[in-house]
Amino acid sequence: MPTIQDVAKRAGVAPITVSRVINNSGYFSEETRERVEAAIAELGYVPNRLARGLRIKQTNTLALVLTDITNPFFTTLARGVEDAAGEAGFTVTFCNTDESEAKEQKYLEVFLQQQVDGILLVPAGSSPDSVHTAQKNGTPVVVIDRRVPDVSTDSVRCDSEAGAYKLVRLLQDLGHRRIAMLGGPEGISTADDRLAGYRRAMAEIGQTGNGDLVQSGSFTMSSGYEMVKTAVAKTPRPTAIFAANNFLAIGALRGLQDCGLRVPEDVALVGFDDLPPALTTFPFLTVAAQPAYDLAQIATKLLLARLAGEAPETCQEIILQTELIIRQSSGGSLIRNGGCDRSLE
Amino acid sequence: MPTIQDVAKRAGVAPITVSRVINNSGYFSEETRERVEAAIAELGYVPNRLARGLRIKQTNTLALVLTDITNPFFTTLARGVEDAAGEAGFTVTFCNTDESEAKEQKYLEVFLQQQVDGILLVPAGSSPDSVHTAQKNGTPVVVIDRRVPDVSTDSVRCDSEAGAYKLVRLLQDLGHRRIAMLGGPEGISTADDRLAGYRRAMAEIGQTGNGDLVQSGSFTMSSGYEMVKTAVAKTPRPTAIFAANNFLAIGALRGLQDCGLRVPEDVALVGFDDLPPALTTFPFLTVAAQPAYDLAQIATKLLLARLAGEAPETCQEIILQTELIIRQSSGGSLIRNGGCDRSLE
DNA sequence: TGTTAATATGGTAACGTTACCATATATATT
DNA sequence: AATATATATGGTAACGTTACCATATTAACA
Repeated sequence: MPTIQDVAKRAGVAPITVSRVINNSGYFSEETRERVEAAIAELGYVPNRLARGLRIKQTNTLALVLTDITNPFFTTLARGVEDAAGEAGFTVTFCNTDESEAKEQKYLEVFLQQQVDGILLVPAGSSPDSVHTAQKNGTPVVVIDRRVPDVSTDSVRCDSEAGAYKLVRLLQDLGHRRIAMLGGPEGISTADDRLAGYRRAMAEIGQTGNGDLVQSGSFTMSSGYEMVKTAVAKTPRPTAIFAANNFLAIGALRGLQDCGLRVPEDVALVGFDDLPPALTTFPFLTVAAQPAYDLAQIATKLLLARLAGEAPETCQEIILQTELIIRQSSGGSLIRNGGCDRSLE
Repeated sequence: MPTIQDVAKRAGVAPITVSRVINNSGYFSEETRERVEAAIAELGYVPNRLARGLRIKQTNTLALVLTDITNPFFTTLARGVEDAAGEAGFTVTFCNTDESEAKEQKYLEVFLQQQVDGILLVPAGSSPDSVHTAQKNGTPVVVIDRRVPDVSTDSVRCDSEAGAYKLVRLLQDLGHRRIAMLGGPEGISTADDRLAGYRRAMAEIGQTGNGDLVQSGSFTMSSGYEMVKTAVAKTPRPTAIFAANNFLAIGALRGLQDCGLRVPEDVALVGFDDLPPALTTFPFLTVAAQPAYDLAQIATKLLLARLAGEAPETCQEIILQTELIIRQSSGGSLIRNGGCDRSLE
């Protein structure tokens, strides 16, 4: 492969002059530019970003660490990150941690070795280790979607507590009193916050000890399936179910079907995280929807601003609100757009 | 940040010895390993992969170029690629081309500059330029999902023609004769092949010139929405619709609902590409499903084998079959698992 | 006209690694 | 005892770029 030296020789200039033309920096004449560009084209020269990065200590690369890109919330997030990064001339490297802190640490180490300029992190657990590791390395981190305790870092997320509260209040307004909670993993802030929102709403109707109504599992369809079966086996049966994320909700839906229970006639069901309209044959689930794409764009732009030294000194903590989307699955008379949700994007 | 020199000094050895310990290559004593590892830990040393890559001409990085990661087919693909790559110690950088060959070229250039070891490419168009560019650079490419004419390259995809043929034959077996085709962009092999499969099936029932039944658009929900409206405005109205991908099918579903047409009672509908069970509240669409995850794993392993010099000299062309999944939307008496599709994965 | 500033270009070294060769000791083989 | 081999370690240069400083020419200004 030709190097900048080869181009320089061919164009009859010094390597540094070729560098100037490529990066459009410093001074060079129009004639020199043409000769250099001709040489580049003739040789099929491709600048080596490793060498460049080694020298200038910047790679124009961001790392995106998330738990599972197949979750449409994270898919949309990834798209938002890549769009914002690409626009700024940055490239995105990603990985799936599957909620494993060990995997997270391993990948993080690799990304630091690769000298990524910044990291967008959806933390797998509640340990601040990953953030500390990156910060010790001098690599800026923006934590997305989840809180991490005991670290000062930029972070962008939704208000899960308020979103959960709104959903449960909706169910209560529809007359439900026995509302079961299918929660996510303890220690994950989104799971904890949604549980807190549930508890706050339940406390308001005088149910403070709702122990037998609350379960926690993992953010998976099978977990939702299992938990919902346990939930509806209780006597008296809950009249409504709150699933703490999209996968849990779909698992719950399957579980209820298997038990011969109709939604919402026999049991009402609400979930967290919407499915993108492009994926839903029938919009049906009442949910608290998080603006995943916006969240990603905001987080990425914050990170890029940080890299450019344009962000405020202090850590930014940006919290977006969820949108309550009422469809059929919650039942009752509050149905607004269930089944008629035909937005094309 | 400490370098290998600093570690060497601290451990009282030469840099090259530290390198040996880190990479577990060559000879070194147990005692040396301990001293080096201690020094690494004390200094918080992080090896610089840019320098390493520059020297050994390998980055353990793959590029994944696809059109839109929000399409669940590509989401699953991305997951499969990352799983296979991660297992082999490779990292994945990705981008969305949005079916633009210009974007594709631009990203490809950047990835080559970054010295990625290999490229997994879902080509945005029918131009072989991207593949040629990479090959001229000496970077192996595996083309996924789509054919590219006039290049010899590894490629892994599904048999779109056969899948489309199966779907249309199904509709015919259900008694349909006027079957409208909502196609993808001309020049994209999957779109062309699905159209070809449609035509082959239609020819078999004596309909060779099915001009007014065929439309082509883009692989988007809005395109499906528009095209289906045009399709059902024809007289006599088609009794069945074949949408060439998942987004088109969902757009078509919305369009039919807006026209007051019921699926499948008034119009039957079939699509290409399934939605993952974790995303579908109601499995409803009859589809030809592509094994996206397997496809990705096969493609990535082929690429890694190629990098390791373990792949056969000649270009590999691997073609998987689609699975016909019959649900409610196709109507008729052949319903096998519509609405009762409760697989948990 | 002399001085300053903008323009244009290049030489040398450095970024942090590892390949290659060299050296030295310890062990095994004939 | 002489030779070959395995083990252990290091010196030097190179990977391909750009920062820094230096130099030379031209244009602008007082």
